[in-house]
Amino acid sequence: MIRKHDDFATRLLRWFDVSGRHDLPWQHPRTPYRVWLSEIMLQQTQVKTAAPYFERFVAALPTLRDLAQAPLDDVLALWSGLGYYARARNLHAAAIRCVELHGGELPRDLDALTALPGVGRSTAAAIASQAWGDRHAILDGNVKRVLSRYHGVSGYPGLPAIEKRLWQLAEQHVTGAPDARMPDYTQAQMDLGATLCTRSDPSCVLCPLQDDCVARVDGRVAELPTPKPGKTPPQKYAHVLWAEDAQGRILMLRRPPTGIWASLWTLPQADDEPLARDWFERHLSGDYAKAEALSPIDHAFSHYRLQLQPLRWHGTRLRARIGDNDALRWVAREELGSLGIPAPIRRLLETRTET
DNA sequence: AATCCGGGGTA
DNA sequence: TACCCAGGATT
Repeated sequence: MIRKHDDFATRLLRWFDVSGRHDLPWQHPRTPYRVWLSEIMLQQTQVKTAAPYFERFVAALPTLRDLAQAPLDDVLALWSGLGYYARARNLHAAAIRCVELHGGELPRDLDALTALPGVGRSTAAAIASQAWGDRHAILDGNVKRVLSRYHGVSGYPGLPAIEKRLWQLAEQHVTGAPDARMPDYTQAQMDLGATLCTRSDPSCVLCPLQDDCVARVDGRVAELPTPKPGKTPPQKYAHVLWAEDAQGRILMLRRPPTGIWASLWTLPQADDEPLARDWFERHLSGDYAKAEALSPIDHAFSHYRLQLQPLRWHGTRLRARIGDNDALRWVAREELGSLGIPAPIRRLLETRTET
């Protein structure tokens, strides 16, 4: 096969050496544990957002064994505000499994890595290639975007047929990377997609692949990758009960381990106002009618929108037969920081903290 | 293979 | 507001 240029990997690495990101927190030192943690945090999350969480997390739990031994609540508290909390629960479960099955280390084997909860094909490949320099192709959002453009692949990359084609191309390109440079090759693909081959307004004139990028040559850069087909998510409503006792402590509820905001601490929630009253009457003593209705909170999930109407009371007490327990407890304001709390609920509680 | 699931930041 | 970001799990 005759090539007009050096191959994909060679050009990409030459660009990376000059213009790649070499000072990300998880690169110094680049240990398997830190690489793994960073890959999980970076799932569906941008570097800028994840970086401060990463630093805080490794400071609190420096090793995989520390993570395995930590209570889940501590892990969720470190994750609080980062979103996609199943990642934190999977991370914790995976650490425990590594202690049980792999001597407290991450396994250097793609199938064993993929078997860990929260680790799929691309994440396993990213870990193995960066932590040990093993030769594996990755296919994250960045690589999908780069390859869609470079090869002119039309169709939403989330579709199985398109994704299969992109995996084929990724596997093809990875053969061109030098043995000693697998960690850099993996990082280089992500850097190219994140800093240069961006979704909107990419810097094609600086791109090492511009000469034979199909999208560039055909003037289709703005149309690729094909965007996700749109759909209007349903709007849902709920009331949240913000009850405080005489000491100003807040009644918090631990959500079940599955579903939205799994295992996180939130305010008690009811699907409508009569159910909110019902919950209040069953659990609290006080005057329901004294509720202060605060301004509603709008929160968007990927598959529906949720509007929360907060109702607030002061000086309430739990009914005697309910009592404090594992899933329902009074929380002092100073304790809020140590609990895993969804971002909109935390914002609600902290912006109204002085009233 | 198709479908489901889910927080937050940004343009 | 629409969109999507270093995807994975379930069916």
